[in-house]
Amino acid sequence: MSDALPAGTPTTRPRLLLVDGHSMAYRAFFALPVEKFASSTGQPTNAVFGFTSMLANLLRDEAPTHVAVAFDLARTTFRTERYPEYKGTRDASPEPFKGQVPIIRQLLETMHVAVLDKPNFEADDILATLAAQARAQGMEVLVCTGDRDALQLVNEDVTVLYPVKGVSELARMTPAAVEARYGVGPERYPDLAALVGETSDNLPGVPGVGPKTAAKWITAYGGLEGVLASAEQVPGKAGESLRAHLDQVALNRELNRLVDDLDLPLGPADLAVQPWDRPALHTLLDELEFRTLRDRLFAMLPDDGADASTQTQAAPLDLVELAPGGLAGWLAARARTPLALDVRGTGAPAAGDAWGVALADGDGQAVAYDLADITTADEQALAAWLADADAPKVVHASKAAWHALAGRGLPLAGVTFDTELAAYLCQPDRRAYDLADLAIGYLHRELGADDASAAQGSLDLDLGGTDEARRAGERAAAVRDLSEVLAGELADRGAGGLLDELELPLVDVLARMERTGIAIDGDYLSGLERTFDAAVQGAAAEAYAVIGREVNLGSPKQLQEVLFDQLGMPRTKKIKTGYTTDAAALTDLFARTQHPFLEHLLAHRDAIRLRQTVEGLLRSVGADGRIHTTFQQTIAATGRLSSTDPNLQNIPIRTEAGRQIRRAFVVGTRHETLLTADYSQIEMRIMAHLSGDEGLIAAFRSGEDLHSYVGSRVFGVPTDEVTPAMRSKIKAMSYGLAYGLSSYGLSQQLSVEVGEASALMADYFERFGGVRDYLTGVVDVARATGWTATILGRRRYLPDLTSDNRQRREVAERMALNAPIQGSAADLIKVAMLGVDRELTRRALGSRLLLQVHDELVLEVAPGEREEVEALVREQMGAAGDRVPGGFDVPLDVSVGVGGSWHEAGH
DNA sequence: AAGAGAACGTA
DNA sequence: CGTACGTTCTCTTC
Repeated sequence: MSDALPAGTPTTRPRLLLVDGHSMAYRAFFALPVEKFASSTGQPTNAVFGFTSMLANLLRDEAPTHVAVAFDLARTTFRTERYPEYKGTRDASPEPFKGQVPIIRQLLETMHVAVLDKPNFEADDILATLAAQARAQGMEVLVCTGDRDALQLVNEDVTVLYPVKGVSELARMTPAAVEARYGVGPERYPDLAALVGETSDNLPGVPGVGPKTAAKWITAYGGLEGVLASAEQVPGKAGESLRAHLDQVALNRELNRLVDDLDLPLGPADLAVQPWDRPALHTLLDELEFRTLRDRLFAMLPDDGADASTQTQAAPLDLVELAPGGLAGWLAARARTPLALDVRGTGAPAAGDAWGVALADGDGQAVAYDLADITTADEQALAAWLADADAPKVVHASKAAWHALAGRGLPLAGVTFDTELAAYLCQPDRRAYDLADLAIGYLHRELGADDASAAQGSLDLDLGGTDEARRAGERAAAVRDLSEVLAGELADRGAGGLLDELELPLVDVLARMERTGIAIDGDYLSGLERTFDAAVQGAAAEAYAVIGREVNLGSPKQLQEVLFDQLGMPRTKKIKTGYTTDAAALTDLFARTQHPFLEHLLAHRDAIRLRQTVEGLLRSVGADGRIHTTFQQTIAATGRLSSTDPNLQNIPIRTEAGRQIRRAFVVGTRHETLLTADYSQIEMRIMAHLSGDEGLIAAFRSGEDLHSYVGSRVFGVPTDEVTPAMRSKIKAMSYGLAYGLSSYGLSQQLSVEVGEASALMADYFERFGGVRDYLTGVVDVARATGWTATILGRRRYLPDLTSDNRQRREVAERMALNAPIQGSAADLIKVAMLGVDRELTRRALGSRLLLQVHDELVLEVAPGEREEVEALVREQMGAAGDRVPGGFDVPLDVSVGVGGSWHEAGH
């Protein structure tokens, strides 16, 4: 982009800082007294502290524009393969050092510093590779490492920063400095090291030859090659010694040569210094109890008023202690104004409990109550306010609060803003939305280190003391203030409607679904467990018999030994830890070798998986005989829900044995039947709508079988002559397109030549050109705007679309293809859920929603309501498209099934 | 004890 | 070299 700069703009040369993480962390560990550095939990932190301190100094003093840290992965590398004794004298790392490296990596992650590692190679090889690439791109490079081998990298563009004392004093090793220190230039340094040896690497040198002699020889004979070639002529005792150790010297040189042409996921251009994830960094530094270092770090930032040292102060909180019975009056004085609500308790569905609440108004006043101590009058006032749908409330993670309060018999209604949901709509790719993190990120305000209610509201903090009451009040005040900032952020994104009309109303629906749960036939499920367990035992025994010994069949490592060493099978696809033993690979191996071990192994895998699923479900059955999952509303970046504790969105269905598990999900005793309703081909319908492709839209309007219709157009035959093989190819391709499938990927899936796959895709696009135009267009638009959008305007931000790194860019492109489709489907079913729930309530029916599985709803139907509920569900799911601005161009077909179990209700 | 990686279930 | 998830197990932690 530099050629796009206007003439005369001063350009500074990019400067890349590369750090050998292990080397510097290890130095730091020995430089600082471990007994002086430990958090209150006993976690030693001296290496973390020293490393971070060093990094902070480097960032401040060297002002790099790009930065990366490389780590060794394991002791074994290609060097130890070549020479097992390499680094063999190194002691095991001290106990207190272990565990500090992951913390350092975590810290680097929050600072958005790229971290690299590569199996079989050392960090220095990564640094060498990046240094070479950066130099070729005209960058200046600083390499910070305690490994002298890196001195070979030094040149006019590359300087090594070598620690001389602790980690705070670094020697600048320029070409001149290397020459001055060792008597040879950097390019000859590894020659010298090969002769002298390197104790720390367990590479013996030529006895009697030190750096002085080595430098003299190297200069005299023109490098190590010259020395070796002329070994016969080297005079004296030292010469004799050299001749006796030629092999070792050659080996030393081979081993100390750094690899500078590794394949790395990131190139220098990807390493630009990024703004820190301040909330996460604060959290981490809190955990580590690094107070002064935090100040040092944040003091380095440009003074934009947003860091810890210059945080904006909250208006002082006026925590009011009302007289007993005073709450009703306090609330009445604030009727119809939004109050923030903080609930302390546990938010597990059907097992929640609340023990403290705090309310904050917009003027800096707050009240807090311990629910164990509250007077009856105040509790009644609180209960009435909580349940009043017309009393507006602002909450963080309102579904967890809903469950916690429900556990106390306190219904919650009238939530008009949820800061967690709002933050999710603004930043859907975030992993977590802790209140404390959001307060720092959006308000530049630190809440107590004891953190806010997580999604599950698992904080057990009682309000017995004034400190706790004050903290609760401060959280409520933060929620209140956050809601205003986030409301503005939402408006900027055009997402206010998504919150008000979709996500927020859905909270109540989901909360009731979770609290209701789904009934389980426990006896049947226990029987299944025994069946699957027997299958596990049987398969294991047969597998052991075949190979003549017992191994852990669940250990990929041990399986690799058996398959590739003991049984000598052909290697499978390479993975980080060797060769894959996944089901696809094993099936392929079985097809080739017919080895019975593979058959038993695969059977064992299946059985153990089924047993595991069943056991997990059994553990989750509540006292009421029902399973209460939690639907996560802020996890999936596309807008889907996810399900945890347990996950009920991945209950098996594809195999017969798996389907047995669905028989365990049954209708509850007071209800008549389960009903499932799912959208057919929802994603393809969205593709048709979004692309506006006339052929595809016509396909859906025709009411014919989609894949046969498309197949007839692609293959140029009448619909009724589309063979099952043709149809399944079309089906695979159609769905693949929504994921960014390549012709290679398609060929793999269909087991056909790449040429055939790409011809198939070409024919498809020939007939359905609108789809092709849409797919290319959606990526282009996203690249230009920085985001994708669903039919209801839900955005996903994809900054990597403009990455220089091809792999990252292509990943982002596939996300851009898929996010509008998957996300629009999520929008539609959420609209449908609201419609279904609204109608069930309006008509005062006893039937209720239980589960959502992305394109499917599961309901429990009350006696006598089956027909009405089926019609209502069809109507509401079918009408979800009406909510789309401009209308939805394709009919939404719904198929419905009914039965006593989820299996029977399926179709 | 905690995290990473592998494997695998769903849409 | 196809997106989005959650769970469980093993192995490792220079």
